[in-house]
Amino acid sequence: MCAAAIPDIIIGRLPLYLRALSKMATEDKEITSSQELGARLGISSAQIRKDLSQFGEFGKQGTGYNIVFLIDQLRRILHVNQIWDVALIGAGDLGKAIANYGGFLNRGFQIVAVYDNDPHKVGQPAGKYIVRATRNIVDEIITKKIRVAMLAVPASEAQGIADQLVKAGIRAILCYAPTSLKVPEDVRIQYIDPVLHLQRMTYYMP
Amino acid sequence: MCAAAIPDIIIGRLPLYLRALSKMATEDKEITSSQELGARLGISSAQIRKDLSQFGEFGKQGTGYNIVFLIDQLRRILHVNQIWDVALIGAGDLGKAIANYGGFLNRGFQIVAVYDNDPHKVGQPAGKYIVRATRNIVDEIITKKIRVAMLAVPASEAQGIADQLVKAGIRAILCYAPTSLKVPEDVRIQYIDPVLHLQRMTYYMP
DNA sequence: TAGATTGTTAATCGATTAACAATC
DNA sequence: TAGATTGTTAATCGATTAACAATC
Repeated sequence: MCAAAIPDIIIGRLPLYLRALSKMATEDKEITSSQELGARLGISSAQIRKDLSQFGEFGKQGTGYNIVFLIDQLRRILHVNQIWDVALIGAGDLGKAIANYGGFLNRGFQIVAVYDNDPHKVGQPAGKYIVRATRNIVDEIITKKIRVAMLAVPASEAQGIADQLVKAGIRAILCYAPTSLKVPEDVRIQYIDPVLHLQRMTYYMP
Repeated sequence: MCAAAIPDIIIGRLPLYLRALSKMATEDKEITSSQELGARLGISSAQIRKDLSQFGEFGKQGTGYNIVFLIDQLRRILHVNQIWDVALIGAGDLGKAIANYGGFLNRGFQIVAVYDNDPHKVGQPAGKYIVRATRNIVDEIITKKIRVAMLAVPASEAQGIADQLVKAGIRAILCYAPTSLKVPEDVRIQYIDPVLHLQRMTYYMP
């Protein structure tokens, strides 16, 4: 006997709630309501209450939600009440920008190694990291017990690297390459392709 | 009397189809089927046929879809059978990476101006562009008739810039800042926040 | 108490899938 | 013709919303 799995579409909204609540916390707000949170995000208050109620009773009738408490709960639910080590593959312009980005740590992630297969880049700095040779990536990821990876390599190389990541025990891949990858179904994958978003918007523009 | 609007969730898949078909074209394939396309994307063949049938009858029974023809149709539907001028705001690491990215042009977009409000950056190169002062952005976007913008500035500045973009007649904003923005409902907005994707995956990881 | 907001139920709404006639 | 695949219908499935009792 096991509880029904929570729909992934709900899971997808929780990080959004967490982000908005974290911003409220920086504004020194203590309490919020499903209505206020929904207004900020463009989501109905009913949906927010329904989503949160999947995981517990976090609010108080007549009052709303304590922001710090709800942040703690969401971080726990999303498993970002810890810092995940992340491998970054690709030290081109985008890879370097990612390596330099300061917004990962306080949201649960830290890059611990940067890889590239270009001999001109290996050994050179990328942000505060020294670029390592992709050749050794499987062994190194296994040794370091890294389970999350970001892939910022050309589309033509992405599948080959992804195969190695899977072999190395990576369980979650964030792919910046504009291509669809095949990974085992027990490995999570998410994609970022800015052009998909742009094209989705130009459809509506005459 | 007007035809029912096509659901946005369908519009969101069309760029994905276009991307996969374009890849097939580079592989010198001429024909594909809803089944093959679906297998590549992890989408059911029924859904692909249903989605496409919203816009016309693009396939042949017994045969499938001509790839080049279907690419043409999708480009027409998504309005990327033209090149859209894009303004990029933010010339930090990420902005520079975006400015240098070579993958926009053959998918319907070209950056025509890069802005930053840091005096140390204004006048300096970002890729093949010279960074311009954000101070003048409204007039310049109006003059250049730009209607699409990418926003790669810190979250704290994003809303202020977005307000100016709206004033300048921008109709579509791709926001890389990790924050939710308020824009009029006739302005399209899409977000890219890598941490949202990472947190969505760690939920499933013990 | 009066006012406000939650958590939850039931109803509505919309999206996906299965199946198959049409037809290449 | 035989085999294959589309376009479409109807059925299923799942997500969202409206509404309200509970209660702070």
